[in-house]
Amino acid sequence: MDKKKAVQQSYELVRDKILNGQLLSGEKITEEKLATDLGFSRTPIRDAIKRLEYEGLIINKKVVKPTDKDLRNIFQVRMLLEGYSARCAATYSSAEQLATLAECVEIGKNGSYDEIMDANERFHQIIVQTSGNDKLIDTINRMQSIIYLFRKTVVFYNRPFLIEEHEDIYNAIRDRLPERAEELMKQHLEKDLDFCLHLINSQN
Amino acid sequence: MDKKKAVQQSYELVRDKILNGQLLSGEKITEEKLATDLGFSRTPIRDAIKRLEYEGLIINKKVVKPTDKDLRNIFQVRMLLEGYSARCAATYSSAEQLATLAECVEIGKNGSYDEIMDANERFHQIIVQTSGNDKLIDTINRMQSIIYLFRKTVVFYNRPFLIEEHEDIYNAIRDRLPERAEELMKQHLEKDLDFCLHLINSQN
DNA sequence: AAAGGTTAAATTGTATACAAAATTATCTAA
DNA sequence: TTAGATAATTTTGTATACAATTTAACCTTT
Repeated sequence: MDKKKAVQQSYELVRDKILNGQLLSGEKITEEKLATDLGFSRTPIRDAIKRLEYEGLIINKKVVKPTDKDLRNIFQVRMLLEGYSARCAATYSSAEQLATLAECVEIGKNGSYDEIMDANERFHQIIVQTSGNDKLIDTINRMQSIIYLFRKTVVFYNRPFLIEEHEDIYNAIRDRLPERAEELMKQHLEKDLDFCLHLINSQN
Repeated sequence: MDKKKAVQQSYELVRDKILNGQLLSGEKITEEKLATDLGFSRTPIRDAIKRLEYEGLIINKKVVKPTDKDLRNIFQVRMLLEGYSARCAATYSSAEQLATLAECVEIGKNGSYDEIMDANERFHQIIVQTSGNDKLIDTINRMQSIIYLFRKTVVFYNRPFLIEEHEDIYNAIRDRLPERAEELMKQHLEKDLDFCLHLINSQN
């Protein structure tokens, strides 16, 4: 296997620094500093920053600090796209996809912190995949980094009923109830949003 | 006013070359060639290409050639996001926004080719704006270039009922009928899609 | 002639130097 | 002191050189 190129490495390193809090919200990024930090030249760093700007993690040279409004906006888009995806899942999903969803729900009940984090992400990922719509998948993926920031809090603070909701969604999909699957997914995301907003606002 | 930077110029030049057919679907792009063509160095050209890749106009160094499936996918996302936007418009839109929408419909009836093109684009643009959701607006804008490619054919071949549909949507918004506005917008986009697909497939 | 391998050419990736622009600090006049 | 101008510094934008990689061309060998 060939080793990753500098752009890719830079991208991943900077992204991770942001996601795990080594680079704080509002902190200003300079190409030169990152370059010497990571041991690359400015060229690949610039590309990486462009990509992060595109994903919304960096906004004019500053690490993003999402406002309540941003959060609501992101979740609104998710509700529309993932709601539709859930409907698709209830209509199209294969036996294999169903099995994997069931597995994610199961891990959610008994897994370790990291396993749960992972399973929850996969649960949503699989449902989005069943839409079979690359543009839709792409749009969600681009919001993924920011979403990740919040999924972490939701799991860490152990939001009540999260797994139960996943299970309900899974059941609707398995039972081929498109309308219900969509509705449940939307409600589920709405609750995630409320939980995040509540947490954020009680911390400051 | 300060003159645009090389990246911005390159971006616009290359994009326009693609949109007006100077660069054909499937044609392969090389940085060096574009650089000497446009009289810049490779550096800004690379950035411009990256941006066009993000927008989906270039896919691994080739000018994109959207398939039927791509077209369906884009329109599906638009139906979800613009449908929701129409609902918002029917709920929130200001008197000024309503007036501008009415104006777009009017131009659609009597304007010149270029005016109609412009008015149709603005019609959709305004409705999307009323959502007040930056993420949503952003997502649509990123698909704008590809959408443009098709809007051109729709107007050029003078799709029947296009203006009437805009008017119906406008009326629903003005009369504050969110459900209806959403439904009409979705139907409208569905018809645009069918028209595009029909044209494309009858040409090849 | 076809499969495979080797060399050559084209293209992209990265580093670096310098120019342009933006930012910050410093100074001066009111 | 402070508003505004000017200089110093930092940071970004662009060009260019060279390295790495990919792609194309050209031989062999069967």
